[in-house]
Amino acid sequence: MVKDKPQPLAPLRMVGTVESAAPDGEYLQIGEVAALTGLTQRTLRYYEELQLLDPPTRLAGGFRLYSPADVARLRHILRLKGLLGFSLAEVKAIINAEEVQLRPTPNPTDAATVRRRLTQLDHVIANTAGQLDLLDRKLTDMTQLRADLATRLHDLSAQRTTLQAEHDGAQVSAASEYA
Amino acid sequence: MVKDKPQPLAPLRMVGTVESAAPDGEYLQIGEVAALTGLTQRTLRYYEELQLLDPPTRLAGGFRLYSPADVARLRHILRLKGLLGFSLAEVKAIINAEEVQLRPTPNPTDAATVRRRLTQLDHVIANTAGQLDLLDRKLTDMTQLRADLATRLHDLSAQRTTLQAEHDGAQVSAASEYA
DNA sequence: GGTCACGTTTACGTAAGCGTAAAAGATAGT
DNA sequence: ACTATCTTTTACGCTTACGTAAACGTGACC
Repeated sequence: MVKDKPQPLAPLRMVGTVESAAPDGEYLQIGEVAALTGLTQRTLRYYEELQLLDPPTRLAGGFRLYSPADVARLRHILRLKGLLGFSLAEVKAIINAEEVQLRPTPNPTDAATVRRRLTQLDHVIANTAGQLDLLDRKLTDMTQLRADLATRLHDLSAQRTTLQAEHDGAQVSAASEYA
Repeated sequence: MVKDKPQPLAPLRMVGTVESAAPDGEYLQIGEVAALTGLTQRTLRYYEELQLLDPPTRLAGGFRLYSPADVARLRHILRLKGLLGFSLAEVKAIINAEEVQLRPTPNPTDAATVRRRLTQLDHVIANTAGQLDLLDRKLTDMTQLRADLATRLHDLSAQRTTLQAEHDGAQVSAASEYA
C-alpha cells in the first residue's frame, strides 16, 4: 500500500516568501498533507486538477501550501467518497452545491433575486435531504451487517472453544498414555 | 442509469428440463435477478467469471438458473462491496474465507488436523474481527457525517424560512402599493 | 556552492469494473 | 412454422482513478 516514491520524510520547513500574501500559520506542504491523509501527492494534484480542491497558495518557488481549510475540505471529500461511495465527479457536484449556499444572503431585497435564491435553496435542501436519506439507508444496512458479523464472530468463537477443548482432551489422553 | 438493452421485460416463464436435476422451486433467470438487484446481466456474468458466484445451474438450453441461495450470496457480495467499499477481489477473498468455516467440524479427532483447524479458525476470527472494526469505524464516521448533514439541513431550512418571509414582505408591500 | 530531500510539470501506462455490439441459439405463444 | 423476447458467448472499448517514470527546479543546510 505504499505509494509515491519512498520519500523518507526529511527536513525542509521554510518560511520562504509566500506569493499570495498569506498570513502563514498552519500551512502545510503537499508531502505533509499526503502523510496526514494517507493519500499520495499524485492524488492531491489530481484532485486539484479535477477542481475538487481549489488551487492552493504557492510558495515563491512554486511549492503548494495547503491551508487548514484546504485540508478540511479534503477530509470532507474523502468521507463523501469513502463513506458514501460517491465518484469524484459526484463529489465535485456536491461540494460545489455546498459552497454556493454558504453566504447568508447578501441581502439584495430585490424580489426576483429573492425568488431565484429561494428555488435555488430548495434544490440544495432537496439534495441535502437526499444525501441524508441515502446515508440513513446505508446506516441501517450497515447496522444489519454489523449484527450479522457479530453473530458470526460469536459462533466462530464458540466453535473455537469447542475445538480447543477437543484438542486439550486429545492431548490429555495422549499424555495419560505416558503417565 | 439504464443498463443493458431496453429489455421491456416480457413473458417467458418455462419449466423446460433442468440439467442439474435441480428441484426447481424459486429459481430465477438472469434477467429477473438483474431486475431484482439493479445489476446488469453483464455484471452478473462478470461476477460469475470472477468466481464470486458459483456457476448457476442451467436450463437444458443453457439458460442460467439462479437459486435463492445464489441470490442471497449476491446480496452479500453487494453489501460487502457497497457498504464496506471492498474491491471485487477482496470480496472474493472474504467470501471464500467465509465458506471454509461453514462446516461445523467433520469431527476427525486427529490431533494434527485439529491443530490446523484451530489456527485456521483463528485466522478467520481475526479477519472477521478486523471487518467488524472497520465497520465500526465507518459507523462512527457516518454518524458524524449524519450529524453534520442534519445541522446543515436545519440551517438551510432556517435560511429558507427567513428568505420566504423576506419574499412575502416584499410581495405585501408591493401589493399595498396598489391598494 | 554543493548536496540532498522535497517539490514541479508533462505524459504515457494501467487495473478494475463494467458497457456495448455482434452473431447466434432458446422459449413460449399464435 | 413464425415471431417476439429472452438468452448465450466472444470480444473489443471505455471511463475512472490514479501509478510511474522523466526531466528538472527549490529550500535548507554544511
